[in-house]
Order: sequence, then structure tokens, then C-alpha cells
Amino acid sequence: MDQATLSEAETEGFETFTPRQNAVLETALGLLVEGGDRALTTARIARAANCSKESLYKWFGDRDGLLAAVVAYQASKVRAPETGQLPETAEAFRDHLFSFAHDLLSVLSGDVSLALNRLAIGQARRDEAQLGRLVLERGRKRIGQRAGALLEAGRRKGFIEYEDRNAAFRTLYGLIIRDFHVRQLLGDVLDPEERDFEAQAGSAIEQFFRLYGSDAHSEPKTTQIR
Amino acid sequence: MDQATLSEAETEGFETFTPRQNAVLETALGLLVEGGDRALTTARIARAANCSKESLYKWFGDRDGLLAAVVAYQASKVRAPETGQLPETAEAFRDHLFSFAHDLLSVLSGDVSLALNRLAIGQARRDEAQLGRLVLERGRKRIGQRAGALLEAGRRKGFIEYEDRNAAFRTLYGLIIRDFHVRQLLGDVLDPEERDFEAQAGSAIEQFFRLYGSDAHSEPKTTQIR
DNA sequence: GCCGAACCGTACCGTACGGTACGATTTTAG
DNA sequence: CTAAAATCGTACCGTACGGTACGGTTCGGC
Repeated sequence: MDQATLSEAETEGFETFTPRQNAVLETALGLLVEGGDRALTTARIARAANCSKESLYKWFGDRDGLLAAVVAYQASKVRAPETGQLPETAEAFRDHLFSFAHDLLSVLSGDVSLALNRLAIGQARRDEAQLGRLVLERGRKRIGQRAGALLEAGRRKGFIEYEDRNAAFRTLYGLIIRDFHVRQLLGDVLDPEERDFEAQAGSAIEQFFRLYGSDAHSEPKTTQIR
Repeated sequence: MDQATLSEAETEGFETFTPRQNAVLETALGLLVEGGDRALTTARIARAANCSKESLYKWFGDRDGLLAAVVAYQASKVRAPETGQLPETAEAFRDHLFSFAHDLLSVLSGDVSLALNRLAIGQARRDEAQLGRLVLERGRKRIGQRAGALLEAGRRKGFIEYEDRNAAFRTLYGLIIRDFHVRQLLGDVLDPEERDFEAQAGSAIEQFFRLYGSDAHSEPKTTQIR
């Protein structure tokens, strides 16, 4: 697998798999969710999907290409969250943010997302991390774009105020996810109240508005620490 | 390795290694940081540490025991952050929080921490995650205790207000770490401004005070969304 | 100085994986 | 209907790993 192929095709979503290949990748995804990367061997995939190892290597090149294809396949499934039309009223804006937060919590806590992130993180080294880049490109950045468009719309309408949109997004992200993601990646199970994603999302959005709402600059109090 | 041994000894830090064993574990840690879990094979550790595989199995039981020992060894190194005396003035309290935030960002962004978390996450499955539990127990919970004591002291002194300490802690954590941890676990490299941990910590603490500072309840505005 | 325990280095074993080869079978194009 | 292409199932190869065994060596107790 050469760099150009990965950068142009796999990063941007030009690769499209045949239905048969999609079925195989779906089977592989199931194996991954069930047994982790140790279960994702070429022989097991072939047996579970009723295909030959030769076909796997013909379609995906090698094992790394197959892992990348699994990631790309999953990303292609959740494509197009489609921001829909942007909110016009303050209530609609808050609802959009709430939905975003709720979706984010639900998606990142899902079995498939956790399994794919575990896979990519387990493969990552200090230097290279092909799968990690793919996950970031196909997952994280799409989320950032959706949220970025939302925040920008809210700012133009005067519902919120910020100077650095990326900083505002990262604050929003931190308020929503807190330590839930890494804890779940490590195998921890959230408490029942932590699993109440509606409450968590509501709390996060409420805090976000207290920090960035357009009437929140009542008392800067401390101009800037340090 | 039976459950009791793991629960009592490894979880609570009763196991102590000989200097020779510590040296071997240090070597193993170096291999892990450099090459990830694929590089952490018994043969390589034995060669790099000038010891025999037989000794490794005698000391640590099997490979899982060895990985657990590596985690425990690293945890034993950073033991006792020692909360020191609790802050008496508002400025001291803020400084303590700032130090906590800065330390947290620095530690979680370090090569060793990232390598160990990648290892534990890579091993974790939906069901079992022995290493993940160990990392959570030895790393995360200590952090939570330190922060918890700090927050409680600040609340008693009237510097901040909250109802649920764990919720306050998780908000603080989210404001500090944002999406930095998972991004780095996935192999992403932070932007220069993101790597300015002093600025990031200052910003996080400033936001935290705006949410939880004792004079921050000026306008509840929306009692509770949902 | 002796002895036993711990330890090192190496060799060895069984297994499982990534990847390839090949004949048999199915699918597709014309 | 036929021929070519694609695919399947299986067998096979080389390698690398986890774990064990063993002879030679070091080291501490007496």
C-alpha cells in the first residue's frame, strides 16, 4: 500500500467496496467487536465470512489494508450526519447542541466505536499510526466540522460568543465527554447516572452556555490567569 | 494467577520487586515506549535486560503477569504526589488547581503514559480488561483522589461551590484534557499552542471557576435543560 | 572452601499467524 | 452454451511467539 493511495483514496473516501466486500468487512467488524484485534485474523475472517484468504489479500492487499478497510467501511456507514438546516432561534440552537452532545456520547460509547478506537490505539506507536490517522480523519474531524458549523451559526446569530472557534469546540468536547471515553476504552463501565446521556448532554450544554453564551460575559472576574 | 492475588496485592500495591526485577521492568518499559506492545516479547525483554526467559516466568508467572508488573512498576515510581498541605487562601487554591491541571496535561502527554495506556487499551475487550482495571486503579483513581481532596478543601473554604463532587471533578477533568488524550493515544501530534500546557491549564482553571466559583451563581438562567 | 540456590544463555517445542499456491467450483460475458 | 474471470476451500510455508528444559555460572550462607 503506497502513500498516495492512502492519502487520496482512503483518506477522502473515494474507495468503494463491492457488496460482497462490504459483507466480508461487516463480518470482520463483528469479529473485532466480539474478540478484539486478536480475533481479527485473516483465517478467522475468511472462515466466518465464507470467503478465501486469497480473496482477502487480493481485495485489501495485506492485513493492514484490511484493517484500514474495516475502518473505512464503518466510517462509510455513518456518513452524512447532514447538519440539516442551521438553527434560527435560540431554542433551536440549544436543541441542536444538545442533540450533538447526545449523539457524541452515544456514538463514542457504542461497541463498534470502542472496538475500532481500541484497535487503532493499540496499533499506534510514538512515530507512525496509520490507523490512528484514519480514525481521526474519518471520525473526529467530521465531528469537528459538524460542531464547527453549528458553533459558527450560533455565533453569527448572536447566541454565543467566542474568539477561537477551535478552542470553543474543544471546550465543548471536553464538557461533553469528560473522562468517559478513555475510561470506557480501558474497559471501565459507566455508573448508571453517567450512562444517562440525556442528563449528561444537558448538563454539558448548560455549562457551555454559561461559558460562551452571549450574556455570559457579565463578570470576567479574572481577566486571565497567568 | 488467581483473583485474590490480583485484587489484594496488585491492586493495592503490596507487591514489591527486587532491584534486579525493577531493572528488568525498566528495560521492558523502554522497549514498550519505543516499539509498542509488539516489541514487548519475552525474548526481547530477556535479551535487552540480560536475563533469562526462565527468570521472567519465575518472577512474573506469564506474559500477562509481566505486563501487569510493568504497569505496577511505573505506578510505583510516581507514587505519592503528596497533596502537601491544603491551600488556605483563594490564590493558593487557584495555584493548586493550576498545578494539578498542568501536571495532568504533562503526565498524560508523556511517552510512558501514552505507551502504557495504549497497551492497556489494546488489550481491553468488551468483557474483560485486567490491565485496563489496573491502569484505572493505579493511575486514574489516584488522580481523582488528589483532585477530590483539593476540591473538597476549596469548597469548605468557600472558594467554590458544588453539589456533586464527582460531577465537579469530571467537569474539571474535561475542561483540562479536552480531546487531547485520545488524540494523542491515536498518534496525533498537538499543535504548538495546544502543547502550551501552561496556557491550556490556565484557561481550563479560569473556565472552571466561572462554572464553580462561589460568586459564579449569578444567573442560573436555565434551571436545568432536559 | 563448600554447597545449594538463584540465575544466565541457549536450545527446544508446539502453536498460531501472515501470506502464497493450487485445484475445484461458481459466476459472468459474449 | 462456452470460455474466461473470479472466487472458494484447503493445504502449505516460513516465521515468531509463549512457554519449558537444561547445562554452565555466579553468588551468598556457613
